[in-house]
Amino acid sequence: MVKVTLPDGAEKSFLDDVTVKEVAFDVGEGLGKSALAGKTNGVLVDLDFPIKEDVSLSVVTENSKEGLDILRHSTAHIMAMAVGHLFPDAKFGIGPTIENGFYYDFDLKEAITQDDLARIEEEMARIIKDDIPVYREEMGIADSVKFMGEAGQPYKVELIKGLEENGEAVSFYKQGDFVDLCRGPHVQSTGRVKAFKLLSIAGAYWRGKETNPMLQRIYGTAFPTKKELNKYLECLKEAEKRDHRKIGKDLDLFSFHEEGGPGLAFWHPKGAFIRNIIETFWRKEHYQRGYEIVYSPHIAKLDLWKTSGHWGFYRESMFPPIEIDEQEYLLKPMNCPFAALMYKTKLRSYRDLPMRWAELGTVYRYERSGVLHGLLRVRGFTQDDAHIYCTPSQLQDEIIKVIEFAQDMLNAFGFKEYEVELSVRGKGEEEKYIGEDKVWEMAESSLYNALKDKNIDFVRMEGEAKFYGPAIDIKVKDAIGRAWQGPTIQLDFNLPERFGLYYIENDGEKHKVIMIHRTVLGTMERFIGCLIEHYAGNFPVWLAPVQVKVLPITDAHNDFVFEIKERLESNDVRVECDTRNLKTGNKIRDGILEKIPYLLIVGDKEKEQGTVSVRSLKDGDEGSVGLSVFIERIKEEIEKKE
RNA sequence: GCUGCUGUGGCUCAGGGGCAGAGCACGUCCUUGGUAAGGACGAGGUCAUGGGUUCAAAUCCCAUCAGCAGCUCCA
Repeated sequence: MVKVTLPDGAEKSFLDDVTVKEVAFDVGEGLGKSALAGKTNGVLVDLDFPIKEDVSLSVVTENSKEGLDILRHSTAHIMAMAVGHLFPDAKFGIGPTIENGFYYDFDLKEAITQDDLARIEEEMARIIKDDIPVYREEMGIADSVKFMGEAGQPYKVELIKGLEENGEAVSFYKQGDFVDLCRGPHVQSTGRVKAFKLLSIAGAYWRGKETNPMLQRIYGTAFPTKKELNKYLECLKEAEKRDHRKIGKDLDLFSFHEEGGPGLAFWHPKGAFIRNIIETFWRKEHYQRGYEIVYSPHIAKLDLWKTSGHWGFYRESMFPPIEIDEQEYLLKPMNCPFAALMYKTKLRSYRDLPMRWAELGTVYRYERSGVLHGLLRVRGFTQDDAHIYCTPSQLQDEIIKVIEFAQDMLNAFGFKEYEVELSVRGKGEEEKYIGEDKVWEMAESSLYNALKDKNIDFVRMEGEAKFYGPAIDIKVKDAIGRAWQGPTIQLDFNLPERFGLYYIENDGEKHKVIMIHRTVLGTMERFIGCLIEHYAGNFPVWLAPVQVKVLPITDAHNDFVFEIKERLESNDVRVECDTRNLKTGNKIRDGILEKIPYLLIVGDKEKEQGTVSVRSLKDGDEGSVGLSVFIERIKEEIEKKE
């Protein structure tokens, strides 16, 4: 007999070799039917896993994250099987689950097309309809290598060889004529998959290495029911509508030009207006928090970049030199060397520190062509940069202040979700980094303590530190869940060294200054790109380039409309009028499509009573109110940044 | 940079070796209207660029440029 402990603490006894599935059915018919796998003592196992000793068991159903992953992983196998049928020479790579689905990589002679996806889906549907049983098998490493070698699967052979040190046997899952190396668990038969969809095709390097061959990757997803699948596909469509590139065009915010060059953004008046509001807010916040604002040039002599180390370490990301008067100049990819030069113009005392110099600095980087993406990855951008010079004893406090600042900024723009990473040195590769061990340890623990102090969840990224210092990075997500680095706090041991940046301590001695690079938004381009997707273009009133549009019912009300416009403008409200010769419904529709927060409709009634009929983007028709009442309301909203 | 796909009026897109299309937007006129599209007429395109095949190329082929998806990269 074996004793099985269930998640609710209940204990049940069964005959030896009882399977997970049998236990699940014993607990309840419903659980048995929705079961996909089990978890014995925390390890995922198949439904037909025989229980041989006392265990704690939880039944994994398709409604849990783990269950969904199993379902998707099995769907990936079905897809691979289908691809194998349609392309008999296919060599299989890997096929894992990912956040919202799965993929599988194939090495094929011919390129897969969109039409092929439909064919593959059909074949998958057939495999599912045939309800082919799925079996697990274990095999020794040597036999596995031989088996996959004979099957003409070099990638699998490579994978198995990589597993060698972990044990003597590897597991395979077999369904009909398809066998795949896999840890499992899997569904018991292919018919268990009820709703799937293949989404896209892309290239992907084998094992993610640029020097490896490029395989063809097919992305897909699966859900327990058709309804959930459709809901997900609907969400994808909705997310597409939030795409900042589309909204930027629709709302006339910015553009890119073939004639201008890839990755170079042109800000139209309305986009520039939003940017200007953000920059004004940014300046005010900086002055309030003890920063001073500086400006520096866009280009500088090549020698400066040799001194800073950029020419050595960063050259391939820089635009090539420009020759002027037999001197070579470079467009700046970063602002820091300029901050260093300015620091050096005076002898600094510990009494001067901390010094916080902020700069909206426009930089240019030669990003590889394939990585450009709307405003989110560009070649010319403006960092909301700052360089803080401080003493070691001030470091901790300064980091905490920057974290608070970044959080306040993200909050001001309604970003509630973001990921925080602490990038530190990799173990055993200390020589890759500049600076003494002692200093690194102090710096890493300062960043760590600051995050702890602010009670922030973060992921520790070993080996992700820059060569010149550790960092805290904050990542914001776009409409379809891709994470983009925004605010960053980087400690720098390199520039103070290279430029000889020091201060006089109270002992009268020179000490090396600590330099912090930081941004609290990231860059104007990326931040506003994310902001557009975050609000789906429906900007809160304080950010909306046009806050109010006044619509006359007929042109007999135009005078009243202009009067209202003046009243609003004298109260610093940004307002436009729509006196076009169109019906009211038509003008309202256009106003909504322009995502204007407030439309004020005025006709005879309003003119007589001195009121406006308010239609908000958020709540629709709100009825008439006195003009001064409306003005107070919108002023308050702007003030509160709602 | 790599793999695949795409490029037709301001926008969204159809067409696919034989005279360049639609809707929206734009202009003029009619219409003076009450909370998401009133009507008529009109103007607007060397079909991304360069080369090739062909009697004939927007259409087929090659290259280049730009964009999209993903990979890689991201001081």
